[in-house]
Amino acid sequence: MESFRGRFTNKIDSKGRVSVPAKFRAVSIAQGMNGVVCFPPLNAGAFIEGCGPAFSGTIDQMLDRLDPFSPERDMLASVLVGESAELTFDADGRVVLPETLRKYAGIGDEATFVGMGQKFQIWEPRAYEAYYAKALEGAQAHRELLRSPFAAPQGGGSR
Amino acid sequence: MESFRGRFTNKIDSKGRVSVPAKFRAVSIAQGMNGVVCFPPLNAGAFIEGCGPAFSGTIDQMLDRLDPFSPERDMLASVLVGESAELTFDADGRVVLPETLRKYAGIGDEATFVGMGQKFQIWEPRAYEAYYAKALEGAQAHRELLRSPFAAPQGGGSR
DNA sequence: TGTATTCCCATGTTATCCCATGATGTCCCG
DNA sequence: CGGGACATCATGGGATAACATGGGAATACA
Repeated sequence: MESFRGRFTNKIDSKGRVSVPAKFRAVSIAQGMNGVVCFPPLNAGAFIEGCGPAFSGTIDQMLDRLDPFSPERDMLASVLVGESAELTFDADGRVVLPETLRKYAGIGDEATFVGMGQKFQIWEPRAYEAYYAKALEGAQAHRELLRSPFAAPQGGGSR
Repeated sequence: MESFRGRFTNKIDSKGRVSVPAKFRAVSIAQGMNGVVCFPPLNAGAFIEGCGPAFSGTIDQMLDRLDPFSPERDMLASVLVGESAELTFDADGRVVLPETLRKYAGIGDEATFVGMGQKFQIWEPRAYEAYYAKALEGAQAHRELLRSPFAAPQGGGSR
């Protein structure tokens, strides 16, 4: 298993703990980390982004390409690093979502994990339901963005 | 843990001591230093910059690339070296922020540590809150600075 | 000798670890 | 094909350790 796939809704207990879906855990562990990294989204939206060490490293790499004292790097780092958290699995595969992220996403006592490949998202269940309806429409509308990697140089898809 | 990550607000006691977040301590110690380096920011803004020995070395390296007697190098060194301080952890992981830096950042009896990767920042809590609101907008606006390392040469990210 | 800094210890809070339980899904064997 | 044993997984609670924080004593400095 190499990428985060599927949708799972788990409960958050009184201590703020939530089980990371076993299949998601397996991905992060396979990448060499006994936990996940969570951070706020860059596009407007009330949810949490999460990933394993692979994508987390990609983010660091992208930030490191910017000048260390540039205002743009500082702003991006404030969001992607300053508001992020490295969450370690306990013996039962649970993590504690930081208060700030939970509040931002409007998450109460349930969290919906949605696999997105190299990363995943964590939503308040009803909020995700609402979002998904729009996402489905949007996905269909933008299906032409998925160009075949095997397409001839000029004429992209069919139509 | 290899980089400064997350946001933590700690109190400053009557003696000027403040706990460096345990996770930040771990980073600096892992880099081989029982303390942190602090210095004024180059960006406009009322805060303190801090780092471990790794990034401190990077700064020296960047300065060494400039002509040793150029006025530009002197000016940069005045800020980054002259006004910097090496703060050692006490037995409980606390440091004393220099008066000059604290005043410059308008820090009273609370300090917010913000992880930024190889460096971190120290803010007056409310000042950071105000800054973060702008940083979030700025980060979203400059999202395109984070190009996927796998993007096709021409059409980079989304739009 | 007075002031400021560092060292050491005490305390409450928070987070982490450890074990128990129930439900679900999977596998094996009849 | 059906049933039962087993493993995996999510969830809950209690015990333990880590951490931030405050105060006092000892030490360095001017």
